[in-house]
This record gives sequence, C-alpha cells and structure tokens, in this order.
Amino acid sequence: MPAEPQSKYDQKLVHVLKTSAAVFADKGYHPTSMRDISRATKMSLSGLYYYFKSKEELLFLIQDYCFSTVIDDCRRLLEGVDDPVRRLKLLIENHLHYFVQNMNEMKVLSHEAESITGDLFKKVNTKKRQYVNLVMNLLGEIARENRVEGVDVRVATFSLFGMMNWIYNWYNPRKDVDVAGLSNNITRLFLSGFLGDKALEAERLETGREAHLERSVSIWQQ
Amino acid sequence: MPAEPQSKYDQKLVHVLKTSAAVFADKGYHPTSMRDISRATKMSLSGLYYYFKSKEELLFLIQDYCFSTVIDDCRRLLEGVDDPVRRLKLLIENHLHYFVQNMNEMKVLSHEAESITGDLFKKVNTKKRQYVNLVMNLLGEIARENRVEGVDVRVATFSLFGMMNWIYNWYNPRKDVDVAGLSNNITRLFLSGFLGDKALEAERLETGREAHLERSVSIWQQ
DNA sequence: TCTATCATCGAACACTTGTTCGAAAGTCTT
DNA sequence: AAGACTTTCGAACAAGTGTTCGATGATAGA
Repeated sequence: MPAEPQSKYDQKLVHVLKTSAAVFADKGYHPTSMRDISRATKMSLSGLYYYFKSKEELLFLIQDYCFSTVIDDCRRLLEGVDDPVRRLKLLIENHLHYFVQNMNEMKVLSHEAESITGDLFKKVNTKKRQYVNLVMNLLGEIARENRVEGVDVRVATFSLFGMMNWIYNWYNPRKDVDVAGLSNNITRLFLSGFLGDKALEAERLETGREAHLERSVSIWQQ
Repeated sequence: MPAEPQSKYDQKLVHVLKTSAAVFADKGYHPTSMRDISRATKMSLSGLYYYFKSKEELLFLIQDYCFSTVIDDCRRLLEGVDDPVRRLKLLIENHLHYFVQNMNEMKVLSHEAESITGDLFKKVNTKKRQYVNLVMNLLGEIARENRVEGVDVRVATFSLFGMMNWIYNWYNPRKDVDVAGLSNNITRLFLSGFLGDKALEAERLETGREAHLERSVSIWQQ
C-alpha cells in the first residue's frame, strides 16, 4: 500500500477497485457480471484482466486492501496507549469511522466474506482472526481488571462486531446521527453493557486518566 | 401455515424448503443452481417447479415461512405481558432461540435479504419493518420509563439486531454456550448497556415484578 | 376398470457467464 | 523515428444458467 509515489498503474487499479466495490455493494458479488464491471469502469471486458487475473481476485483485492487499511490505522492509533478501556474505545471509533467513510468496501468485506475461496479466503481470514483476537484479548483484559462476571468473552466480542458490522444494513449518513454520534452511542451501549454495574466506577477512573493524557499531550505540543 | 392437517403436498413442500435452505445457507443463494437443489432434494429439475414458479419464489417461501413463525411465536409469547423490559427480554429470548434452532433459514433470511426483488421483497420487508418497529417502540418506552438519556433509539434498535443477527457468522452450538447462555449474555449485555446506570434499579424493580408474576401464575396452576 | 386429477420427469431452449488470445494502440526512451 | 515496453480491446469459446413443455406414471373416486 504505497501512499506517496502512486504510479499511473496504481491509480487506475485503485479506481477500478473503488468502482467495483460500489457495484458489488449495490448488486452483490455473484449477481454482478464482469460486463457490469466493464460498464461501470468504462473499460473493455478483456482490458480488466490486465489488473487482476480473475473475478475472485478482484474481490480479494478489494477486501484485502480495505481490511489492511483498517488494521494499519488501528495499530497506529493504539500505539502507546496502554489502558485497555481506552484502547477499546479507540478501536471502536476507528472501526466505525472507517466503515462509514468506506461503506462500499466494508460492506463487501463483511457481506461477501464467504464469496471468496481457497488461498485468497485464507489470506483474508488470517487477518480477520488476528483482528478478532485483538478485540477478544482486550475484552479479556478489561473483564479481569474490572472483575466482570457472568459474561462470555467470546459472546461479547462477536456481539460488538455484530453491532459494528451490521450498520451497512441500516445506517444512512444523511438521515442518522453522524459518525461521532454513532461511535459514542455504540461505545457507550457496549461498554456499559459489558462492564455492568462497574461501568460508573471505570468511567470515573477513565476520564481521570484521559484528562491526564490530554494534559501531557498538550505539554508536548507546546 | 397450517399446523395440524398437513397434506402430503405440504409435507413435501416443507421438506423442499428445509433442504433448499440448508443449501442456500451453505453456498449462498446466487451461487446455488437449481440443479444443486434438484440434487439435494432428490427431485428432478423440472419437478421442483411444481412447488414454486421460480427460484426467487423458492427463496421467498423460505424467508416468509421462517419470518412469519418468528413473529407469530413472539406475538403469542408477549401476549398479556405489559412491562416493556420483560417484553423485550422475552422477545430477545424468542428471537435467539428460533435463530439457533433454525440457523439455516434464519441465515437465509438475514444474509439474503437483498437477493429478493419486486413484490416478493416488499412482502418480506413489510413484515420486517413491523418487527423492527415493535422493538424500536419497546426501546422508546423503556427509555422514557427509565429516563435514559444520550442514546439514539434507532442506533440502539439496530445495535440489538446486529448483536442477534450476526450470530450466523460465528455461533457454533457445539462449541459455544447453549441458547440459554447466549440469550442471557446478549440480554444482559444489551439491557444494562441501554439502561446504563439505571440498570441496577430497573433490575431490582423487574425481579420484584417477576416474582409477583410467578406467584400469581402458580396460583392459577394449583 | 375407467377417468380425472395430482405429481414427476427427460429433453431441450435461449441466454448469460468468466475467461482467453492475438492484435492493435499508446507511451516513453534512445 | 525506431524499438521496447505497457496498456487496451474485439471477438470468440466452452460451460452453466433458469425455465418450459409435452408426456409419463401414480392415485383415488366412480
């Protein structure tokens, strides 16, 4: 994923990926024909195969590129943050922010997870498992730290992913609350649900640390 | 949906629907060919068209039959229950119970929502909207009653559906907690998340009413 | 046993699918 | 302006698609 010196080839590839993602998101992967992609990208049918060697690899490129960005952004965002609750909040915020900003690609990643097979499936799935484990471990830490009881961490993990990934089924940026509001709502909904009656106490602790963090950051910025 | 006097025709239709749902759940609706259905049901290709007049109607029958059952069961279960929190708990329990018990059909209902078009789509979607509104109104009531603030009811509603409907992506009845545990976890997760710090108080009230309810029921049973 | 209705089937049709291949056009360096 | 690449394309192919139709076998009432 080179960001700076994008060659003509890379630029066009990205354009093809974005356009294809829009069509896949709209019609679904399987009902979309290569002729649909050809029409949408204004390229000839055979011309497309210069950029990938099969329809399935096109799907892979969309999913892999998109997911890699989510993970990279997340990693960068969490760097240096130690408090697990704060880490979780940032992760949720990043996930939802990217999801809303790249709804087409994220829908294709979420909804067409099983439309990809073989080695390509394995590649995407490996990353997906790592990401899931990151969240699951985070929740485990938080549960231990706050003595959360009676909640299955696996159930909690996938409940959170359910809340976040389901949004492509209903969220409308023009009618619903904005990303910040969405993020706040889901974070609050999940976190105080997961922490239960320990939520208040944790929140008090958290805001204390947060204030401390912001203060120390502003010192660095001066 | 006649339950008692199932004719030979009805029995076979249900068998075809169940078998098809399993194939659709496994391969996806679009990649599944009518020849796949023919093979799985051990009927001839043309013989299938005696029971429905297109592949899309087959999908519709699966979705409609399945969803109608969920709604009917739910309606029956909520009958006579007034407390909104208790109603919500029962609804969640019913939804998850039916989901786990009929994973194939429910996956087809959730995942292939956009694979159906035209009037058939409208029919399913009308029921879906009613079901969603039921939950949304319930959450509105609960929010009002408990003075919940700072939570968008629409976001909360679809977060709940996200938690519940996402399970076809991860839940394994043989490895994970059983339905009761799943239901408890998700109910607790969502409800104390939604109620926030009001959860404790509401829970105390609730168990009080519950005990009262059970006492009065046991009187009737004597 | 005859007959009307129900249930099933084989064979075929018209059409769309993803992919390939050789040639042409564009682009840039020398 | 020649040559070496990169990029694009039209035309075609083999395979698979959902659906139809006329004809069979099964079933049960007269």
